[in-house]
Amino acid sequence: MKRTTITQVAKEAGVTIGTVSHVINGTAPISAETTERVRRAIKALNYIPNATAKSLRSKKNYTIGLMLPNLNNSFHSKVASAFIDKAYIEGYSVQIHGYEYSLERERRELERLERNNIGTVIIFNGYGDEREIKNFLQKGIPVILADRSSTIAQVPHIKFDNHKIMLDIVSALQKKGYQRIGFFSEPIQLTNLKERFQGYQEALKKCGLSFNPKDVFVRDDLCLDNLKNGYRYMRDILSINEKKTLPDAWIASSDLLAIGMMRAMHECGYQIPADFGVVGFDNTEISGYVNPRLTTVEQNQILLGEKLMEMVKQINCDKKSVENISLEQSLVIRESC
Amino acid sequence: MKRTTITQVAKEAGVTIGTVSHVINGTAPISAETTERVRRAIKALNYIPNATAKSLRSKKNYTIGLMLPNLNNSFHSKVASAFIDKAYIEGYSVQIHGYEYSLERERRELERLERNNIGTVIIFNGYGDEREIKNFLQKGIPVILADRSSTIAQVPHIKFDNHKIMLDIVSALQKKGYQRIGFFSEPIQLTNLKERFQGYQEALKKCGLSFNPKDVFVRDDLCLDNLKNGYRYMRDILSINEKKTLPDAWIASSDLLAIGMMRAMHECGYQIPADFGVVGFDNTEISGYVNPRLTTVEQNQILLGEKLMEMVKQINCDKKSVENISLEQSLVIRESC
DNA sequence: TTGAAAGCGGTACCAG
DNA sequence: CTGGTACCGCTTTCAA
Repeated sequence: MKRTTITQVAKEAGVTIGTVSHVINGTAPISAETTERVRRAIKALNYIPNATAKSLRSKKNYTIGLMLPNLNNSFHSKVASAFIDKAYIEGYSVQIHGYEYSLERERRELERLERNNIGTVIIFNGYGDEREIKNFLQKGIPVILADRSSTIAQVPHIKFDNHKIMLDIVSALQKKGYQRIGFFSEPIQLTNLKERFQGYQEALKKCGLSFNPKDVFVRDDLCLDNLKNGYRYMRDILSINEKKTLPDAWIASSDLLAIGMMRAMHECGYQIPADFGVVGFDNTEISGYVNPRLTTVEQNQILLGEKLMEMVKQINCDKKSVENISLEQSLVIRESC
Repeated sequence: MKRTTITQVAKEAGVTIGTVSHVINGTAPISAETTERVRRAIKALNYIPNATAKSLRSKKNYTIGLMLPNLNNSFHSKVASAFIDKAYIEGYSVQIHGYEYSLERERRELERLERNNIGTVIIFNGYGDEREIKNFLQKGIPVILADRSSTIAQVPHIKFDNHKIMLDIVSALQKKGYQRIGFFSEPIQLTNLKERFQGYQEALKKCGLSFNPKDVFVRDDLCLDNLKNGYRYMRDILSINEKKTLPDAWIASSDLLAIGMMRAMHECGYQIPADFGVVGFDNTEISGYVNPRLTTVEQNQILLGEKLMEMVKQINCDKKSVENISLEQSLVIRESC
């Protein structure tokens, strides 16, 4: 009924538990003969070591806590998928916690991670959690920030280069003849969006376009249900405003938002890219399969997942010299602008 | 540097560790005064109990292992997201393991779950793992099967009703005037697909249509990268065959497959729904935003996630009377047929 | 090369 | 009500 324990194996093999432990972990030279007997006992009893006990005693821990908003958009789910895949190869397990864009909930979940005795913590986006992060560091639990830059020393981050890409987008749009470029985005709280917003303003300036606060379209609900809320917001915008008072090109903060927008435009009788140009973000797979095919920013989610795993491995060895990583993004030009 | 332990709290409060444990868990009546002192000590030292140690001793365990192919399609990621959300509320944590549609890897991951001392195991799809499942049961670890029916007694499952829905689809298609209905699917190995395939054949019969093996389009690569591979396969099909030799309506085994197919048809100059009717599966959010909007089967992923959590709670109490659950699916008719 | 024993951080039982 | 203590399953000295 119960799991077999190291004690049972030891009894079966006629040795002490210490010896069993040594043959399993190779932590002491054990005679071939004894090793063989222990191996046989392990097989016979179908013994699988209890990682809980092991981690309690050894203080080592191969589970990673992954904090992210949720798995509802393909950006996060792709990264998570790639990360889990790598983690498997490296022998780590990953616990996923979703904070649903709520600061309070993020804090609670972080506490649960600590409770669960997690070995390494990865936080995607998030904000206002400096105290919790410092708490982890104090207790010797390494933290990595993802898709976000960090203000805390000792906490490495990995993110995309948001300045350069905004310039690429704006100048590409300008080259195509668009004159006014709108910024359509979920609330600009997370550092990656802040950077994009900054980059957007800088890019306008560099391209000789003027920044107009009226071209910034942000609504709170845009971070949840991207598709639906992007659609609704754009319908609202189009029903209230005349076309000529609006930007003629739009940079959306995600592909789903962009796709929702495009449907609203389509339903209101506008043509894309003739009436409005649209640029998405993420290059989710679907973006190449909608009509018109969406121009978007390629963010290599798989690469992000992989690099993240590399950082975890590094930070679990050195504990020190882990470099921040900035990943390139590139514009994938298709039909929507 | 280190985490504070119950011993430190006890010392700070001037009591023994047993007493601290009791005030935390309410396992014995402790005077208001002492309780207060302990509480203060906990606060002062920022003490968070170590769930690892707790679980080792108490044999209780609030982490759930979720085995699924991966998080790359929105069906699994939505369910996972909803499930994680519920788990949070109920105080559970969830470890996610992806087996990437590989039997060997599934087995390895299941072993890792056992090693990690998981409390409850949920397996999505999967096959050929009876031995491993029985092993869990033997060790007293409850297993729940999701999106799959089970042949093992004591192992409850939750899945969608695949027979009724296939009849709904086929008769709806027939009513619209389609004559030959194709079945476009990833390999028919998983029980949910088996049931759909069976349901498809039964439905044809009931509707007076004949089943033709040539109308079944299955390719191994279709379970990965649905969008791309659905697209490619359909391009291949259309380039090799004349339209009149093909079905005039298609039931795809997922929305992404359907969307990929539609793009291929579009590029080959065919109109949907005039030349071909297409029905998807999953009602992923995106399916209502593509052109033409996809007719599909609504599978309530959030409901599935929630019900799954309910099953976990039940199975952790009774250990016995957990009922199988069969969820309704419904056809969402939009523009693609 | 192996055995013996001390914990890791908790829980749970028994005394008092 | 509270203290004392054995013990969960394993790792890790220390001796022999």
